[in-house]
Amino acid sequence: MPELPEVETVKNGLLSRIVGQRIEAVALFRQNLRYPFPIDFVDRLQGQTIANITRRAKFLIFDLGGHGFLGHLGMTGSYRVVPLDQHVIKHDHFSLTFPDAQLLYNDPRRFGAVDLWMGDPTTHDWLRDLGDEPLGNGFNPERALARARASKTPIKSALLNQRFVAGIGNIYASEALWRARIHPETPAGALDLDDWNRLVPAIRDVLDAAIRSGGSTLRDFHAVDGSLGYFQHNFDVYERADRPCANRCGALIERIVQSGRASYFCPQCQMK
DNA sequence: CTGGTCACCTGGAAGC
DNA sequence: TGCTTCCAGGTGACCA
Repeated sequence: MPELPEVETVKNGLLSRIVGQRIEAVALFRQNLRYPFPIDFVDRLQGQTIANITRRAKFLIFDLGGHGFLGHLGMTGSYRVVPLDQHVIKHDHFSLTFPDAQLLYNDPRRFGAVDLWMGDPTTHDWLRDLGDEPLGNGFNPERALARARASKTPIKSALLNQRFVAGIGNIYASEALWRARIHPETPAGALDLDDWNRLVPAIRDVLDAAIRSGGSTLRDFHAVDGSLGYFQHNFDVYERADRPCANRCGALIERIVQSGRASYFCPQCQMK
């Protein structure tokens, strides 16, 4: 569900709502998400104050002052900050209680996960091998060209590989390739500098635009305050199979499956 | 190493 | 109405 723009939207909501708040209580409503909760999860959080919240790729990092926890939303994870008297609903799995509000984590499919960190979160197993942040300076055409060298993986799949570039998911991979006029089946290593000079800005632009729109709400994504994203109205190809390539060539968008995931592209403007 | 397939889990939509 | 099948913003184990 949530890709970089959605996680960024959640982070921004959490920043304004719970930073500086003291965690009075932690409650677990089951013993695992994708993995079991760390045994000392409750003890390590209780009584601590949220010092800061940052994002790395699709992970949220909660800083309690030199230690803390981090989480991934999987496909259907979401946080909401609600008044203390709000009742728990189906698929709420844990809560943090603050003096005048509570944070609830809801995740129907439970592909999400949380873990603890100490010292430097970037050395955590989940973060250590991540590739460049697509919106950061490290991600540029020259570096991408060098990193993709000789790879026969289709570029669409390469963009989903978090070790290559971290934070892009299935929606924005298709959208960025359409913007850059690159066919999703092109081997990553076959892209030349000209291609990367289009693709890198296309990725940055689509992610930036999506963040400004509060992310994309296809099914159940929402911000911490319950508000919905609206970037889905700006999709050029995603979930637009058999509809025209709008504002460009008018050919019909195609849907193919790559590595088990749907890809959308315009067969006319994205030639191999 | 590499790339592809499948499993993890629930629910909504579409098909019959 | 109800049953079945397919599909979904992600990731990682497993296999050729």
